[in-house]
Amino acid sequence: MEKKIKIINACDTNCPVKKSLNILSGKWTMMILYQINTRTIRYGELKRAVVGISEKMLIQELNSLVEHNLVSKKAYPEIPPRVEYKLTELGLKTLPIIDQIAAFGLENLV
Amino acid sequence: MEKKIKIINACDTNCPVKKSLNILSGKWTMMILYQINTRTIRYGELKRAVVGISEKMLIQELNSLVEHNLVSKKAYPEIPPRVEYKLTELGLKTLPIIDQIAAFGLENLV
DNA sequence: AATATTTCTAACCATTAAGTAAGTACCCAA
DNA sequence: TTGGGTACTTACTTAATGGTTAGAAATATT
Repeated sequence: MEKKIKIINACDTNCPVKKSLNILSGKWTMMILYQINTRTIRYGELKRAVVGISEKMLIQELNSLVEHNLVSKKAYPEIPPRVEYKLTELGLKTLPIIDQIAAFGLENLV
Repeated sequence: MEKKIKIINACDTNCPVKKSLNILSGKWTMMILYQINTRTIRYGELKRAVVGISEKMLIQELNSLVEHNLVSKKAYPEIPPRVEYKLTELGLKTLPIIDQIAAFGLENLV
C-alpha cells in the first residue's frame, strides 16, 4: 500500500500553484488554450471560437502564450496572411487542468 | 474500445470553462482553496499560510468564496474572536483542479 | 487605564487588466 | 481606384483588482 502524506506548504514565491497561475491566470488565457486544444488553428478561426474576445486581447494573449512557450506560431508568407497556432509540448500539459475546470463547470454550475 | 470524439464548442456564455473561471479566477482564489484544502483552518492561520496576501484581500476572497458556496464559515462567539473556515462539498470538488495546477507547476516550471 | 488579541470594515489611492475604435500592410479582384 | 480579406498595431478610456492605513469591538491581562 502506498503511503501518502499530504503536506501543505505555505504559499510563498515557490508555491507551484502560484507559479502556474502566473502563466495561466487572466480572463481569456485558459479559454484560448481550451479552444486550441489538440488542433492547429488559424487566428481568425480562434477569434470566432472565443466568443466575445477583442482582437487586441486575443493577440496579446497569444503573444504571451508564445512567450511562455505554451503555444507555437507559424506564419505563412502569403497574401492575405495565414498564421497558425497550436499548443507546444508544454502547452499540451495544461490540458488536464483545463479538462478538470471544464468538468467542474459542467457538473456543478448552472 | 471506447469511442471518443472530442467536440469543441465555441466559448460563449455557456462554456463550462468560462463558468468555472467566473468563480475561480483571481490572483488569490485558488491559492486560498489550496491552503484550506481538507482541513479546518482559522483566519489567522490562513493569513500566515497565504504569504503576501493583505487582510482586505483575504476577507474579500473568503466572503466571495462563502457566497459562491465553496467555503463555509463558523464563527465562535468568543473574545478574542475565533472563526473557522473549511471547504464545502462543492469546494472540495475544486481540489482536483488545484491538484492539476500544482502538479503542472511542480513538474514544468522553475 | 492602557495594551494585546483576533477578526473584520471602511476609505482612499495606485496599479493592472481589459475594452473600444481606428488604422496599417499587402496583394488580388472587380 | 475602390473594396475585400487577413492578421495584426496603436492610442485612448474604462473597469477591475489590489494595497495601505486606520479603526472598531469586546474582554483579559498588565
